[in-house]
Amino acid sequence: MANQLFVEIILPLALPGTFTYHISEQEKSQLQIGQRVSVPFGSKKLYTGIIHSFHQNKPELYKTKGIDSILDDYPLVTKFQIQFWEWMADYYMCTLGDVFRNAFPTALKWESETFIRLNDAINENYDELSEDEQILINSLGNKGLISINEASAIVNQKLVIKIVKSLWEKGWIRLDEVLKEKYSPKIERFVKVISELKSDGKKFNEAINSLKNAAKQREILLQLIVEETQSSKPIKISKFLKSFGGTHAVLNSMASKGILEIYELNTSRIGEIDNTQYEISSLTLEQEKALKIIENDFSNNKPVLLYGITSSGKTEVYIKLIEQKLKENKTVLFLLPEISLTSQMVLRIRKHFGETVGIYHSKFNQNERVELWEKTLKGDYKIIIGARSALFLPFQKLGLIIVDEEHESAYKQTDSKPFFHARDMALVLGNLFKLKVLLGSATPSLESFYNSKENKYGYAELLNRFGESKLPKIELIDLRKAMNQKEITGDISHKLRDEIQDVLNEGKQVIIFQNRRGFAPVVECMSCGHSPYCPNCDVPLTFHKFSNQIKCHYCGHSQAKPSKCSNCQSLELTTKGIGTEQIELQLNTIFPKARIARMDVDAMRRKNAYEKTIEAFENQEIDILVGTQMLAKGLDFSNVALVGVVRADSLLNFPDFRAHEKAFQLLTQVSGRAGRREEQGKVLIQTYNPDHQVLQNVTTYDYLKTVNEILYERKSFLYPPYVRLIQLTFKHIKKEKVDKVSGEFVKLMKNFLDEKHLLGPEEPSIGRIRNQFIRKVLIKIPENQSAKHIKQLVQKSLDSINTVQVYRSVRIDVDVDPH
DNA sequence: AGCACGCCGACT
DNA sequence: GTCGGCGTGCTC
Repeated sequence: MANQLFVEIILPLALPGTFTYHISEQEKSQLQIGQRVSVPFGSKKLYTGIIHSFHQNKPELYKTKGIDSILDDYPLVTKFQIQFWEWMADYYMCTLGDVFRNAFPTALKWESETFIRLNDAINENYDELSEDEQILINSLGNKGLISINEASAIVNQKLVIKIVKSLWEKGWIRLDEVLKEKYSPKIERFVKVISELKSDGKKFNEAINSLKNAAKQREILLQLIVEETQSSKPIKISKFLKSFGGTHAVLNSMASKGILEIYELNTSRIGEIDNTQYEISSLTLEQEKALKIIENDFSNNKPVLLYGITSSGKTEVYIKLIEQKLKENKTVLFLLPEISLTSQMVLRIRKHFGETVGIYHSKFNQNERVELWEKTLKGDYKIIIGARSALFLPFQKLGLIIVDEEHESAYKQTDSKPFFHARDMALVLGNLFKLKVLLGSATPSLESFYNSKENKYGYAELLNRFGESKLPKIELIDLRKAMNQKEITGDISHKLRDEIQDVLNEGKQVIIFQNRRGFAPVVECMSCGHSPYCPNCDVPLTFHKFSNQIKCHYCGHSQAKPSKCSNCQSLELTTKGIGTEQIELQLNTIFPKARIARMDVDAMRRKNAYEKTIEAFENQEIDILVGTQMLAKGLDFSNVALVGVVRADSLLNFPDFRAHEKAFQLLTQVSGRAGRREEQGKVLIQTYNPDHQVLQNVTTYDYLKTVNEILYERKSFLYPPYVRLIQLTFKHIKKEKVDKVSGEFVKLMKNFLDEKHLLGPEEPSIGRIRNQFIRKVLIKIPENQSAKHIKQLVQKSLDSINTVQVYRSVRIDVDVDPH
């Protein structure tokens, strides 16, 4: 008898390794590595897995099961991807299943608990369905929503997945989106002249004649024709009416006469409609030089860091490099932090390269993700622009990865495993598959800067601003002095106030940055000093004046603002500290005539609020925009003459070894929002520490000095890039347990590490979140030891802790290279 | 990670 | 008496 055949399958589970299933000769002939199968696992559950490998070694410790069905007749995952996943699981100390779960689109990972429903608009032919398919469709019609598990009770159990898949592909059913769509595409109304009017002179004359008693309509028609010939951009109704005058009623009446057409568009697709090409101007000498350096280092297989200050023309260099790769018939991945995906840069690249560009957002729904996955697999795109998750697409012939804004912490995944850093993984892909990698930033991360200094990466720079534009002037305002001299009202110094007034008088706009939302961080009793705390977390609740609530920013708990102190019943409650809401209010009092808006997560919760606010600000319907981090990034406003930072100190005093680096980056970025065109903008930073070195360096734009100072600190105190870190987080509802287990872990690790390299267990500044007590342990991998070895020791210690029953319920997260 | 099983407390 | 809390063990 022939040897039995087995496959190793990757399942989306937090369990180590792959899982062994037996297959028949016939199944074997239909299977390839990377192919999708559904398999039974555990009591009754079906999972979607990926074929990892084939072998003939019968496992001795357990009985194998057979596979349920083969979902596709070709692999959806490439061998390169599997290799990459394994590398990641190993590096980030998680399971292959954790990586798979994150790297593969949810809509392609069907499980017993996946819910299906009828598609709303069905125009397919019911009679062409198989009997089983019809049965399933009928019961879906009755029940509306059922799980695949339930479906297996209705139709032939062995075939469920096949039937569901077939119906899905034919468009009869859709998978229920478990994650509710947060994003609804922004629809806008546009207008265009009926095309015959423009091509047919006779028709045109008829139309003009028919409007002889309607002067305004005639005017509008002519103006629209002018605008349409000037640019092929769709004409936004709101914008047109605003600049030209007229009302919706006029347009509607013209539309009903058959002169105009009013239509709607999803604005995220405008770039696709607009087929005017973005042509890059020829490179400046500096750009040429940078390009040469990059090419040279690429040919030596080195990644390159491109340091280019704001408006220095990084985009042009990127485009040149992309063009070169396309000529070699290679594809390109362009990574951006999520927030920048709507930026000018994306639009330009999209315009320059047209249809061959695919864009990958976290806002895309599951169907769109599947589409992008499949198109990438087929090689339909030459360029993919995306956020960190785009790293996982099944690329064909990838030749270059560009990581723009490489210093952004948004590249680090922090919400679910694997806790990877997309910039680092881009470099890993580069290394594994011999790709070129370019990192770009106006404020490179210390790691990247250090690596280029150490010659691990190449280094190119763009230090001149494009055209005439000047860097904004940055000044510090000493808050202590302002306080002493009574030159401050609330939190706005008179200097800042006066400058805002000047800018408003000139009809320019202002951005005010305050890195804390809400009205005031703390409500405090004036007689006993007590503050209300979150019942689930160890943080004081933040007061939100607008809703008159106190909220927890960690777990979302909210309650009405108490009228008296819960401790001493005193009615005298006060608020301390400042948030965006309060700044907004203060500005309203100082500038009663100014139009002021606020941009933070609270104000942006409403649908499309973000887009609306941005647009209103762009259209200069807002004079002063107050906000948090949110408005520091990726936005270009041409009319902003002044940026104010209410209090820089909170940025500097963060309990985090990256605080100074981040403060410099953030303030530099915020400053970049001021005066991006011909006029020089101004930035005013209020602070209690005007002598702080980081703030001083911000005013002089001295990136290199800052970096060298911070590198010195990092070296002295043993932090990256001089050592690598592993952070362990222990969580449990019982304090004694986290203490016990984290203490036990440290005890074990003390056998291998001295106290300089093993910190904790420590209670973090917020010691409890969502009712879970938290302890942290930080491991600094000694320079003379391999990271791999230390990770093995960590794993060994964790395994040994896991052998003790009562310890197992403590949740332990391992974060390699924490941020 | 799920999920089942099994053991204890607090409810109709 | 049962519902449901979570500790424990197992999954190819």
